[in-house]
Amino acid sequence: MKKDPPSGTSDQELAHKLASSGMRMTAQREHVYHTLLQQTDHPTADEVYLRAKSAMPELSMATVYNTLDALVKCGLIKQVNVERTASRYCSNMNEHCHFICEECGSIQDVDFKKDKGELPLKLPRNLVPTQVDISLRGRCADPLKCPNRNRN
Amino acid sequence: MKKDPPSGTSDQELAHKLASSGMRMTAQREHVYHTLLQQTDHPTADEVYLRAKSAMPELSMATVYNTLDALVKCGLIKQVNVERTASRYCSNMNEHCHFICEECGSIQDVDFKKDKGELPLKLPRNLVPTQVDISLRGRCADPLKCPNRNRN
DNA sequence: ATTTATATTTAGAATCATTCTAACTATTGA
DNA sequence: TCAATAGTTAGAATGATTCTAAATATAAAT
Repeated sequence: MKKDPPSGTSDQELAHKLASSGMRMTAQREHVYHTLLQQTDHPTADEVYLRAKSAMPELSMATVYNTLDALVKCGLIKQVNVERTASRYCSNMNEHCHFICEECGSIQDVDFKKDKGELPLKLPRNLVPTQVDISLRGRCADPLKCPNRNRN
Repeated sequence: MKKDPPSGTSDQELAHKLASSGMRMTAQREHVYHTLLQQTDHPTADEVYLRAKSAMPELSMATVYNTLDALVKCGLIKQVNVERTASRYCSNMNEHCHFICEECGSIQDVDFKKDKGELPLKLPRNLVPTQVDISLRGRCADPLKCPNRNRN
């Protein structure tokens, strides 16, 4: 029996979004995307590679990088840079920001309020932002017991 | 005649802040710090190295990295990671956030409003942020004429 | 169906920013 | 003055990412 995609975008939509950026749907792209949907954490490219490879052993690291780029370009996932170490990837496309626990390293999604007010910034009118990234750093409830300790 | 430090923290204060983190004041640290104050852009470690080296030719890259770390630890400069490429450094210690022009790559400081309201976030009470990073991406007034084109 | 053009994948090499190492130098405090 | 510690240096090592060139797959056109 077929396992249905754990939410996110259907395979048809995936094909569509790829196509509208001039790219093809391939087994690798589908598989990498589903791997990302499987866990709502924020894996590095290397982690995506390891997870995806277990079900598709011939998969190469280069393809994972290419695919992640492709998915970012199609707006199917977001690239998150919380440190200057490895980039992380996020398949939650709702508007949200990230909370990084400085102690356990976990990264959690934090939603915006519905009645999202303006950001309290003195933004010169000649600067037109198209994207806003907010990240918070601090300590999560109990970093020692954090179930995602270093797994974020 | 002595050139006075272009603002920022005086040498005495610099020595103080270093000391209170258990570090010594050295010619290299003073010089790197002044190099950063010289231009209000957001140079990479390598750029800091090149600028600082011209007046202190024996300076090494390792020292630049060590010093930048030291200055960050003392709260004299901030490390800014807007991309996953090289980190950039910022000597503006007023609360502010960054606007990155996607076209010309320039990075500009954007101040917070004085009457800084709350951020519109649904933050669970068990997450206690100690630091908030906001970065905006978009297009600056005229990326083609941007005086800082690729110099940010 | 066959050919041709183009896109994708692959393994491995290359690159780039950063960190590490070990030897040397400077400073501080007994 | 000497010992202990902190800082500097050049260069090697690391780790993430990008590049390269060859092989494979797909789509489009005959």
